[in-house]
Amino acid sequence: MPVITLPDGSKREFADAVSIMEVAQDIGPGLAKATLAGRINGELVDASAKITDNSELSIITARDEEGVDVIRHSTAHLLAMATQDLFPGAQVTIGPVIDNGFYYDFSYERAFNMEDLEKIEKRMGEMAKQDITIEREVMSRDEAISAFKDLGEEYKVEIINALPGNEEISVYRQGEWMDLCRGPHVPSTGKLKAFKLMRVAGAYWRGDSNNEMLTRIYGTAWEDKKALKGYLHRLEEAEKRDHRKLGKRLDLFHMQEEAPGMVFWHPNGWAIYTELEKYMREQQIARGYQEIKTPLLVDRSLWEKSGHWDKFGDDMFTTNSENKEMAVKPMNCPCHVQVFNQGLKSYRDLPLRLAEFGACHRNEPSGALHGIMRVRGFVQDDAHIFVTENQIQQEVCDFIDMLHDVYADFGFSRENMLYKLSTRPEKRVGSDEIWDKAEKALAESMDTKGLPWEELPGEGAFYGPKIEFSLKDCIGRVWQCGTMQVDFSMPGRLGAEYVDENGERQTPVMLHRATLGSFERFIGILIEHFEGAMPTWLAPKQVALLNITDRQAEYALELEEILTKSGIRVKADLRNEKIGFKIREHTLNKVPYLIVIGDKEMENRTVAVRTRKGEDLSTMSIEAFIERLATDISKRSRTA
RNA sequence: GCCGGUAUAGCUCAGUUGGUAGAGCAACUGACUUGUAAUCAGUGGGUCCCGAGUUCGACUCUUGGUGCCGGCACCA
Repeated sequence: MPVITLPDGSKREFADAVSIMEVAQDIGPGLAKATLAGRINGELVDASAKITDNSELSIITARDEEGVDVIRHSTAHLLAMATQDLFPGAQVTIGPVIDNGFYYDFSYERAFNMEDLEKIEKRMGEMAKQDITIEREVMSRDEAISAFKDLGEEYKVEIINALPGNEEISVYRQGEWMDLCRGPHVPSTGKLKAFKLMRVAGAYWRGDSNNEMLTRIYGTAWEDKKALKGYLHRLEEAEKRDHRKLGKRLDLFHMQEEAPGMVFWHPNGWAIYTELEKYMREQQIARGYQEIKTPLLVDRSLWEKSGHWDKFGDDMFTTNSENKEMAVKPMNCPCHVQVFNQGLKSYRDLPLRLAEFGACHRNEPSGALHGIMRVRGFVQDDAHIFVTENQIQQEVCDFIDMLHDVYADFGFSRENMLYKLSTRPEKRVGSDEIWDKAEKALAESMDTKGLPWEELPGEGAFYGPKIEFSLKDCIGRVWQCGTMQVDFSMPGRLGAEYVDENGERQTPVMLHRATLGSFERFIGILIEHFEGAMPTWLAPKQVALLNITDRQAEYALELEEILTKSGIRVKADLRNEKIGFKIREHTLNKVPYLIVIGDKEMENRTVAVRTRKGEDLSTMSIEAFIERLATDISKRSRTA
């Protein structure tokens, strides 16, 4: 006689064990129709699951986020069923739910292409219409292994063998087809009404590039057609923010075949870059950093000493000069240690903060390149802080504060950011005590700031743990920007020392840190974040002066000179075009302020101000406009 | 690097079942002197990514590269 408590607190009593679907039917036929799955005492299960004892039940429909996930997971099964129907011999591997959809990896004699996808999607539609019942069945390990062996599903057999011994093994059947799966799934394929196969891609079995490459089919699935359409629309909108498109349209930069992964900055893009650099320089000086500059090309021997040659030699660009093998620096740290090593340092010099806008080159795999986000030549806003072990935590805290202040100036709040702590890998240098201390320093620093961080166990560098600060691009891809890394190894390898309070020589700990990460990536993120409409202080052109007729040309040029002398990036547009044409063009170019100059303004020595958002700020004196701009610029983007 | 896709005018793209290409915008020239998101007319512009092959003939077919795009792997 189970008593079932629903989320609203109401109770229902049944004479015998009932399924979730039966409870839903008892409540009403509308709910029964919408039921996809349920949660019994917190556990997510199929709608067919039986309730035998007094339980708390929540019925899951497409209105619940997890309901949509169930739809996505079932759609992945539908994809696998349709694919195996059309391509006999294709083996299934794994097919999980991801953001906005799902994927399924197949092993087949050839890779699938877009034409195949169309056929598969069509077949999926037909199978959904047939409203095939989906049933769960629990099997013993041996039964499952023999069942999948019979089907020729070698990968599934491998998966089953890898499952922990105590795990219940369930399969889901729809018609003749079945798949190993924990579930839950929708009651029948008719519940899958809004899906689309998006793309094919190669993916390695078990994510290991030594393994066979499988064909991965990505799809999206939603509770209804409207939601699907909405998603596709959002994707289209997001693509308009793509920094590669905007970079071209706003004439910020270009890349070309002769220099893959390297940026040619145009005047507009370089204006953003230099402004950003100026800003970071101010921020660092205000926080006790000293700026330095070190060579791009360094002899092989230094990279051997630092350990980079062994570990990353293949990814370094090299060149020869008079029998010397040189490498273009892939990072700045060894050079910074050289600066530290000049002259004997005292504990009184620590913490010593050396910063460099350091140009680095890494021969990244061709497939990794992506616009200006992942490049082969880039400039880090790098710094190395030489500290004693006891100074680590304070420096980490100070850095986190700086990073948040800086990011806030671009309008990024903690909600926009992802925090990760990578901890000790198996192969590492340094004692466990010092790793404990460093990991604790990093973790406690983030806890002190109340940051929601995630641990990546074993992902740290061999020389120490690190924090990664990441931002997302317009379609949700995550890019690491800032970083804080503790290094116990390199100072010792490169002979860095200081004299402590007792006159003894000690090896300092080195903190590697970057705030923006690289200018290239950060500008890419900024372009997408602002959809090209950079805040006034960063805008390549801040003001456009638009005369209405040739009569005001002289006044426009005079204004251009006055504003330029005030440090404003301004350009007069004296072309013989209608004012509407000029306004349209400069608005599309995202110039923050457009000044219209007609006879009236010229006579009164005023300016008529319009913003790129289309706001009319009406007419004001030249001084009033300059003051307004100064205010806007000084606010940076916190209020933009 | 791996899998799939893709490369045509400055940009966005169409096109040729193999007979060397076209639109819109941009550029240039001229007219118009204009009041808050596109004035009109005319002109010029292409090694159809690169190399090799098949063919009477290749932008198109085959093949080998390269870049780019989407993933995977990588990301000191």
